[in-house]
Amino acid sequence: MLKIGELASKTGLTAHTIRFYEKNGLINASERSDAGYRYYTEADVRQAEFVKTARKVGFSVDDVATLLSIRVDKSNHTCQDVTDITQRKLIDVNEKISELLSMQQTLEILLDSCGGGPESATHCSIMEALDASNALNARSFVQ
Amino acid sequence: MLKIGELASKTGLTAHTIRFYEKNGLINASERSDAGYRYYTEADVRQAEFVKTARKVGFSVDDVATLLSIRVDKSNHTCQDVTDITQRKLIDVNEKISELLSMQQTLEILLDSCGGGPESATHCSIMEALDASNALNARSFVQ
DNA sequence: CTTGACCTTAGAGTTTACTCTAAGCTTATA
DNA sequence: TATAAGCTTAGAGTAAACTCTAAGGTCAAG
Repeated sequence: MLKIGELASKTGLTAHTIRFYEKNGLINASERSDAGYRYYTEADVRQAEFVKTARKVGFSVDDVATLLSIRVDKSNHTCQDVTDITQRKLIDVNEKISELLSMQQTLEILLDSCGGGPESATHCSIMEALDASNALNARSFVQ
Repeated sequence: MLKIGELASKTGLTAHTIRFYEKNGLINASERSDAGYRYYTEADVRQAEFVKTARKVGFSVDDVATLLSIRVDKSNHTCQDVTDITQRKLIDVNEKISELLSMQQTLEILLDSCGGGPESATHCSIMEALDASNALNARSFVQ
């Protein structure tokens, strides 16, 4: 049985985060000492690791709660329940990626257009491009 | 001279957002009517468009404030001042992209591993993969 | 028995960028 | 002149995921 600090260092979460996850229904201590200390079993550790992995993959705290509810009652859930959540997350991630790629492209074009030297910004091509909003919206600039 | 609603429809911002930007020093009305109505000049419109463009490129509200302070006093700033901000933002964006790409890859692998049919989740390979955190951290799974 | 490290709680604070509300004034139109 | 659309303000709310604080209790080691 581990105390919260031990679970923390074992999982790479902080004690604060573990308590936060508890409030959100993600991780519960199987036992409490008389003094109220949380004590975690090996199963709790595995659950905490599940949570950490799922978060790392991009699932929101709410998603993880849903995944956990499937996890504790697998026989009453289908693979589709799981893939639905995963697919939604993938769509989400893909949207964010394409937004960021478009930003990336624009930023790179801006940087290419300006030497970035010590000369006055009076004719800075980045400032000019940001000013001429049409330029940044044009096909030649942003796909 | 435009009222806030007119500036809003002209720029695609909302009146709420314009007032919010004002609070944050991004957009100021050149005039106020006796009743307190904001009135915007053509120069204000151009500034609002600058703000919108810069936000779309990914600059934070704070970044935009800095860019605007350069914009109104270009001769006392250098191109490097501008490229510094832009470079920092690009690094930022690139970091987010690689995080998201890693999530994307993992999510795709997870989806490939599971048919997502109506069968019980008892042996769902996604759940199994999330449970075996080592699997998701392995070189074969995540870059 | 005394440290010092660790634990407890409820609740507030952080960050970013809005978004909305309430209560009331203004203005253009019919 | 009446009505509707639009404007004003200060300040609260939203979202997500933590992160921290205060004030105090617990426990192992020396």
